Amino acid sequence: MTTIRDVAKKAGVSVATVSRFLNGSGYVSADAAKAVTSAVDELKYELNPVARSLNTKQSNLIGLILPDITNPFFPELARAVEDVALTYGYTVVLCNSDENPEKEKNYLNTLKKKYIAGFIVTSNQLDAPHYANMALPIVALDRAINDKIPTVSSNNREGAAMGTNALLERGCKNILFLRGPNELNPANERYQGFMDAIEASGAKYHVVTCPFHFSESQKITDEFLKAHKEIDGIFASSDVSAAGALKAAVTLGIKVPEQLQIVGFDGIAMGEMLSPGLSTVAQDVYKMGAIATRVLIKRIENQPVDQHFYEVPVQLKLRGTTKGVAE
Amino acid sequence: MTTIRDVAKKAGVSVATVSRFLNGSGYVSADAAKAVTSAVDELKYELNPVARSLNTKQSNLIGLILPDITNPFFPELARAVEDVALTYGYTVVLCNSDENPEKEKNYLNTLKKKYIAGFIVTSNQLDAPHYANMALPIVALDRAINDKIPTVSSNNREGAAMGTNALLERGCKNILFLRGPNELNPANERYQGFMDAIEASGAKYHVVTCPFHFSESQKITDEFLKAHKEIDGIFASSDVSAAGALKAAVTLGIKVPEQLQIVGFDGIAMGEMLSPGLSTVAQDVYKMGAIATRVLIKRIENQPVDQHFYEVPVQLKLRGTTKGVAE
DNA sequence: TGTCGGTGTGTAACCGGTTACACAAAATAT
DNA sequence: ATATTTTGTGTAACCGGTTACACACCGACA
Repeated sequence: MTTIRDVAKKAGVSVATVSRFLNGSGYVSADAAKAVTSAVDELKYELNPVARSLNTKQSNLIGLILPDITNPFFPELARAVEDVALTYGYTVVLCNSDENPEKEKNYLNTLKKKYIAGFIVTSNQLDAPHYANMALPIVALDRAINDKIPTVSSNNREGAAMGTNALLERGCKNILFLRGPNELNPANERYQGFMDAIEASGAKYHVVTCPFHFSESQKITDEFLKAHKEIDGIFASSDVSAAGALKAAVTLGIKVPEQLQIVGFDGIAMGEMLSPGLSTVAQDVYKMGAIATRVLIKRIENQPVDQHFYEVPVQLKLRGTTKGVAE
Repeated sequence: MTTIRDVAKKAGVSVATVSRFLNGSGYVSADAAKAVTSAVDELKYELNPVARSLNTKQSNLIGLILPDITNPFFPELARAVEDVALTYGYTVVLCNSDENPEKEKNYLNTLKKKYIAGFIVTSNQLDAPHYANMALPIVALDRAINDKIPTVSSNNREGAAMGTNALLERGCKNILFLRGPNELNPANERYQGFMDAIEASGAKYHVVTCPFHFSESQKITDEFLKAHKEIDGIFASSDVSAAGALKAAVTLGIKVPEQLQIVGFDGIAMGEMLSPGLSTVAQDVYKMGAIATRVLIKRIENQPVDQHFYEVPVQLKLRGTTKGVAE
């Protein structure tokens, strides 16, 4: 392995000069620069990032902490983070936290020792002390707004209102809202959005809390639909729940969208694979991940960050579970 | 930050002794051990992994190279890798390669400089020179068997035969096989398995090549079904393709499973969300990832690896797209 | 009693970079 | 012409560990 000393010798300068040239720090004459440049590529020198990390106490690692990559919402996010990180020369460490504070803390500590540059975090624990005391740049994604930590999220409330209105405009008179878990910020915002729209309309509605889990959602919807035949629209706080609702309806022989219209929230790829295709309020997950990563890198590199809170607009995608679109 | 020298001073021994004790290498007396132990926890000393890496030329990083985490097959794999890695004290770096050799090579080099401990790779490029010349432990997943590199994969051929027989046993007389891309090893094995079963049966069949992509599969199936009304069974080489086929059938008004039965391959979570639920040859993706990671870590830690090739059994999951099961 | 092998420990070099500091030459100011 | 900056460079310490090597001590064995 060629070291900086080899390069220095070959170029006839000191290691300090080589280092300064390589980092663009301090003064380096044109002659020295040329000598170093040619020594570097003659020797095919590549800087050792570990040695560098040891004294700069910095690395180009970014930690991505999320509940579970298996949840269909996250792969696209991870992909965006990785893509953007790559273009800036950063490497992504994947951390599945299961929303477990101990696991999160553990990752935080382990990676801090590796001089990780920063974290992108999707968690409900963001107000926990281990985040507050972190001296590292962090950007929060999707959940939990903390005045210390820049956050990127969707326009959940407005999106939920859009989704609800889509049902109302298509004639729904009695809507079931599958509300997400209370602990989740986005779920609460979506609930707000639903309430905004439904109360403005005066339509009848029911709210049922329901985890973002397929079979649970299916079961809950199944029971509810059996007891409430009058329901003609369902707005679910997540696509996975909507898929459960759709399956329940189809299984009960209810015609979608003729008798019952359904709108989900998220815009995950699975939506279009269902029959009929799932109408949904689609988040631009990739964009969220990309923005979060860019903001994080700016923070890491001490560049000014213009905003503290980024809201990415959602988009209504109407497919077969609502009236007026084939498929 | 407390360093090993602080510990040495506190314990009244030399840094060498502390290091030896911490690593369990060389001789350390009981007295010294005790002194170091208490110094360590009085000072809350934590070893600096970067400094260690610099001279051992080893880290506890594992690289996970896969085509695209967005592909529903991979999140569970990534999850398994991460889970197992964590229990052994390793950290996972996520690399989306898009099957692009340049990107792969780039990751390999970048991470090698970081003294990464090893790689788990899903790629078709495994015979490319940049893998052959790697001096690092590698384990291949799902694809490409190379006599140098231990491989973990599913029992694709047998699985495909199982899937095909499931259709035959349920009365299919005219089966469409959606074959996966030629470049993919598993796709070829599945093709073999299909051929094994179909030729033994004497039933009529068609083979159409089709990417593992939803809308493409839907389109191809749609066209094929329009031209071949006699088809009464489809076996797809992936669940995503099967989902496309199902959607095509439903859209054409063909009743599944009454007129047309469908079986997919993979066992991704989406399968049960479809209506009817997708019958499939399920791979134990989590297990594959877990095995691969354990094998890799054994290699990293120079423990003997008993096998060179691991085949994880698949399991037939019958749901609503085949006859005889409700849902 | 002398020698040998196992046990236990410390010193200092080393991993491969960065950078504080000292110093010199050139450019500019007074 | 001298003082002051600015430019340019090298030496050596440092980041925080690991480990080769030298050395000392001990019991055992001939």
